Amino acid sequence: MPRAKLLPPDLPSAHDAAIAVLREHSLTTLVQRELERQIVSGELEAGAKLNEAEIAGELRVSRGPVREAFRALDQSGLVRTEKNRGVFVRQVSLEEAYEIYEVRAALDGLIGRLAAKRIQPASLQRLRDIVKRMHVASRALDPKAYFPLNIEFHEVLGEAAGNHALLVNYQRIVNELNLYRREVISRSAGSIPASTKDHEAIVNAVAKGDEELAGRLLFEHVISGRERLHRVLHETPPSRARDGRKVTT
Amino acid sequence: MPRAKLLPPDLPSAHDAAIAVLREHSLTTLVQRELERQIVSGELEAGAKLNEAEIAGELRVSRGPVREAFRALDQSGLVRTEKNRGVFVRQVSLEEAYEIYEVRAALDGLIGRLAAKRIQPASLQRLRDIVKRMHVASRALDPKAYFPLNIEFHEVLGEAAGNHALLVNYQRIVNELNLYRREVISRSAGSIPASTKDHEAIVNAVAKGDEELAGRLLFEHVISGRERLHRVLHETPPSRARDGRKVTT
DNA sequence: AAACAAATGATTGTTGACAATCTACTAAAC
DNA sequence: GTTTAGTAGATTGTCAACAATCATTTGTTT
Repeated sequence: MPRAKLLPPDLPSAHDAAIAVLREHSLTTLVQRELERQIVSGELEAGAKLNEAEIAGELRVSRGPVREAFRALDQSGLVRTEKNRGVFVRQVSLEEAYEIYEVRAALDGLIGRLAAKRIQPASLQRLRDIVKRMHVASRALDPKAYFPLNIEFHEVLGEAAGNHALLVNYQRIVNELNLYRREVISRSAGSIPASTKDHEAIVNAVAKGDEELAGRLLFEHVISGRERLHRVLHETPPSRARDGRKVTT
Repeated sequence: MPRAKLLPPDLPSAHDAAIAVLREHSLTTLVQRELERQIVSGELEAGAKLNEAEIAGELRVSRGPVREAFRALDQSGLVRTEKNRGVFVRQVSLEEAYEIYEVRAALDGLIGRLAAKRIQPASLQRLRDIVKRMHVASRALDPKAYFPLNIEFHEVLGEAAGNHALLVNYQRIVNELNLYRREVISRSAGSIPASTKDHEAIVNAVAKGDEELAGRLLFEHVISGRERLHRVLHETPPSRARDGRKVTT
């Protein structure tokens, strides 16, 4: 049956959809999400300069919303801003990554305790499935397959903790860490089996409802991840120097 | 001796200073700081609407920098944005405060462990001084004097942990919590003595370098603070309903 | 040829104007 | 008297132009 044809002529549905999206989201938010996606996915690599006019052109918006999105991304740690020079995808130094790992360990410890207390059967099943797929990727020593599973595992666990404020802070931290880990992930194949064992033990502790154990295992899991990172980097030091974080604006 | 009088005529030094500030900081940053100050200090109370044009007028800037500052404040959790309706000083509900307290407990636990490991004599002395002043305010049951000391105590401890990433996340969390605590702080006089004892025990654990103990004491200190808050609120429930956090932009 | 200086081009910072949306008020209908 | 439609005003969302700053290149001097 034909669509009702009222006062305005029938426009392409793609256009209708775009209008609908704009009713709920500002251009700033859409730009912010898109840039966030590009940064997290690695499309924009660490240190890359973000040109306002260029991005505005590509996304077909003016510079206003782009600048607003920049401020939000800066605050969330994904870019850094240098006055009169521009914004750049943040580069996380080894020292910073080391610090951030500690914060993540604390948050993950809390996630473990809360998840052990509150997790639902459905989430537990998802975790078991993920671990099963991890074993496959582990036997193949395939980092490309393992990495997304790792992300998903901690994502599910974070949601199972049932604390929205915790989840928001956790994801911000993980995003920052991923800025760093991307470049060493390919060299970390050797640590996959150990990591898989960790995940299995964590799921068991959570399933038992052992808050203390789950919290401790997750804390140590993150810390040993940090140590692995540290070791890998000192076997083959990073190719280029990384700048500091000082921002003048 | 007279100042050098070169090409431009001698302008008021206040103006010169303003120029100097602008060389290093963008208007957006200055607006952001000023609004942050007003929100944290309580000059702008929770739920208050922030009118773009009004603020721009008061601070003598155009709406652009104000809007950019809004995006940063939104990301840091101090305001919430509703598309086409405006931005409001964030109201933290009881449920949210409860969640945030858990996150803070985890971060404070880490702060305790790290501070016990790394604290310098100077910082330790500052902590002892603060606790001494706390005892005075405690005997007088004077929340107005105690509150800033409490803030300062945890600030010094946070810095002593020697982890910049941790400190940044911690301060964001504490800022959010203060949005909530302000309205119950006046009713919490009764819990001051217990809180002071906590602080004293924490300083001793840090001084001994007992990481595990310091971490646990700080974790429990925050959790019992949460419980006190909870109890106070249920003796005399909050005066008005608080809205949710859902944001549509 | 190397180093400094000036000028040109590109990019960011800021502003004011216009368009879209919401809010509050008025008036008409039931 | 309450509700609903309509309208006027205020506020936010977006854009394009202007000003200030930075980067690069060109030209000059030693």
